[in-house]
Amino acid sequence: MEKRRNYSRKREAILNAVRSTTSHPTADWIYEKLKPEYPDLSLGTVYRNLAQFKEDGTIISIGVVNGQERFDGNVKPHTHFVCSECGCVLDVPEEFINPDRMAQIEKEYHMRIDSADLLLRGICPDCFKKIR
Amino acid sequence: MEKRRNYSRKREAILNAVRSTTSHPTADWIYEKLKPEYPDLSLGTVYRNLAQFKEDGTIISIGVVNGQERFDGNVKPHTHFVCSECGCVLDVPEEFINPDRMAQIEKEYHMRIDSADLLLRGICPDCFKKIR
DNA sequence: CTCCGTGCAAATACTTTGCAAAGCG
DNA sequence: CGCTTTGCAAAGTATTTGCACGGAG
Repeated sequence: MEKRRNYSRKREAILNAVRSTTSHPTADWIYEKLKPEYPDLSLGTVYRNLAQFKEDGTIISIGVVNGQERFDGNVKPHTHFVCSECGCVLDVPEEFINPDRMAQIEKEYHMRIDSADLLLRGICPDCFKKIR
Repeated sequence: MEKRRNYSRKREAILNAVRSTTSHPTADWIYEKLKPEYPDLSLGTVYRNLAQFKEDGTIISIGVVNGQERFDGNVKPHTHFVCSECGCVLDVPEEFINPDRMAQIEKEYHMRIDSADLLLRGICPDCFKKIR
């Protein structure tokens, strides 16, 4: 049932690009970043490969921020913070969710929980400094 | 600095529509629901008013699910669950976040946290039953 | 040789916006 | 009357897709 997958230099570059940053990039950010080295890269390819990686679980999607989907090469569960001032997305290396509690919920509601993402919103340290 | 706001029957209807359901509706859902009673309602108006309510804090946005933004008239912090099978959005009336812990983080990182939303993903009770 | 991967451009799918007319206070 | 709200349609934006060709196995 699995689809055969050939090697592709561009696909590799896209994955590396996502993994090389903690900025939680958008598809376009990756496209722009790789464009110099791969002048014939197309945005469609970036989208197609990101979708594939997401499906494979190689990367995750943080969700849509200001109309653009943001990705993360760090698959380990962690909390994200979105600044309502500058729109940046930061990692918060804190564990909030209790796995036991989650298992309890699954049983109680007769459902399956695959992931639990905590999203914080507010003013990031940089903007916080500037404002006051 | 506050903007004057006139009364509008349609605005009221839109707010009631969001509040009348726990389905976490999309803009289009609201539009379709009100269309029979307000035949000259326009989708633009729905979008404009939802944006306004969101800004006022009268409603909240759950985020974008499958390309569409979903709203919630229940402003009280609570957890949401998105089914990856049918795309439905459910409420999970559980409190996971510890406010003290949150305050601690704010101080530690020198930032301001305005909201903390937990989003679960998995298979909802209905789909869970059907699948097995 | 047989599929997979890609560029390119066209097509989608939501959402936003400009403008003139209608409505509230 | 002055400012707000709205319908309508056009514009915008991010993302997806069809197709023909180059590339990996």
